[in-house]
Amino acid sequence: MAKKRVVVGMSGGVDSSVAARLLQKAGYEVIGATMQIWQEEDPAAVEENGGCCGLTAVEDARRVARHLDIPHYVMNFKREFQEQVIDYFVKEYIKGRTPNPCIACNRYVKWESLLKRSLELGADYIATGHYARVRLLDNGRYTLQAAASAQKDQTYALYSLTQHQLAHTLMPVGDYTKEEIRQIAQEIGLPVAQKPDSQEICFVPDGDYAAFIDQTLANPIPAGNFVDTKGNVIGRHQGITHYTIGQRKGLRLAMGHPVFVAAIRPESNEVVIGESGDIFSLALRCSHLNWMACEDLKEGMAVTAKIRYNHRGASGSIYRVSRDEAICRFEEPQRAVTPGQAVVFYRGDTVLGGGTIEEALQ
RNA sequence: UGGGCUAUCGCCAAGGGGUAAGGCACAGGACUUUGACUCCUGCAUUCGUUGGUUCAAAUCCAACUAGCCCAG
Repeated sequence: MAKKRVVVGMSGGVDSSVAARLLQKAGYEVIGATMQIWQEEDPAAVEENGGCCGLTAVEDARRVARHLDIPHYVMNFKREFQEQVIDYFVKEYIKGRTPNPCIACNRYVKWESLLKRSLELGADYIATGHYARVRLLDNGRYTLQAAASAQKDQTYALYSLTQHQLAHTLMPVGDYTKEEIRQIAQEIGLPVAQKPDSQEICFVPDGDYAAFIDQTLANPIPAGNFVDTKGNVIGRHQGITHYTIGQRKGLRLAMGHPVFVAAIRPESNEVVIGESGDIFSLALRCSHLNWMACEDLKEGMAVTAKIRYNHRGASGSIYRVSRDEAICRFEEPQRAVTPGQAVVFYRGDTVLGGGTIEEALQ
C-alpha cells in the first residue's frame, strides 16, 4: 500500500521542522511547504522576529527540507493573507473590537488555502507544528485535545477548524513538550534548533500595531475623549484603534491609582475608563459558532471557557440565543471580556467548540 | 490695592534642622505564535528664586516671583 502523503506547513521554526521529521519517521511521504504571506521591506526586522511567518522562513525551511531530504515548495498566499488576515485585522480595530489575527490566519490561510492546494497535490493530510492533538471520538467526530504540555497548548487558536479540515490534519508536535521538541531538533542536527519562539503579530515586526493601522489607512483615525463610567471627560485618546478592553499601559492618565479601558464606543468615538473592578463580567454573548466534539450546543451544558490565548479557563455554562449565537455564563466574574476575541469551550482538555465574542454581559 | 494661604519628579503627595517616602504616569526588560493583564528594573545630588542664620537648611529668617482664597 502506498505511503500516505502529507504536506507540512514549514515556517522555518523549530516546531514545524520537527513535525516534518516526526512524520517522516512515522512513515509518511512528507512534502515541505512554506507559505509566503506577507512582504517585509526591512530584512533586519524579520530577522529579529523569526518564527511563524517571517521571510527568513523560506530560507530556513528550505535548509531544513534539504537536511531531511524532502521536497520543498513555496506557496504564495499573499492575497489570501492580505484579505483574510490583515484587512480583517484593521477593520475590526476600526469597529472598536480586538481581533486575533492568528486565529484568522489559521482558519482562512492555513486550513482553507493551504489544505485545498495540498489536497490538489494529492496529499492526504496537511500538518503543522502546533501544540495540539487531533482526536477521533467514539461519536465519529473529530476534535482537538490540549497538547501534552498544557503550558504550550495552542488549541485556543484552532477552535474554528471544521470536521473536514480536522479529518485531514496531523499535529505530531502536540504529544511532546517544547523541551522535547528542541531536544529532537538538536539530536537530528536541525539548523534551526536554537531559533527563538515566535511572538507578537508577524506582520507588525516592530510590535506597534496601532502605527501599522495608521499607515494602512488613507485617513487617520481621529482622537477623542476618555470618559469615566459616569460620562465625565477625563482626557484625550489617540484614536480608538490604540486601545483594547482591560488595557492599562499607554493611557497617559495619572489618576493616582491604576485605571483600565472598560469599554470602547466607536459611535461616539469615546473610550470609557474604569477602575479594576469595572472590567469584570459574568457572561458574554458570542457568535460564529463552530462545534467540534459535539454536533451542536446542548442547552445549559457545562464548559470550561477560555476567553483569550493565555487564559486558564473559567467554569461556566452555555445557552442558545439563535442558530449561530450563544451566551456563556461564568461562575466567577471574568476580567476583560473583549469583543472580537474568541471564546473556546472545553470539557476537560477536549475542545467542544467556540465562537467570536460579541459583547460582555452582566 | 489690603489680609490670608500655598509653592517638593509629568500628576498627586510625605517630610517641620542632619543629608529627598510612596502612589499614578512614563521608559526598559521578562512573560506571550493576537491585543491585553501580570511581574521585574529604572525614574528629583535636588525641594519657586535670591540672600541670610547654622558644623549642617526642602525644613528657620528675609526679600522677590507665581498661584489660590477672602476683602474692596
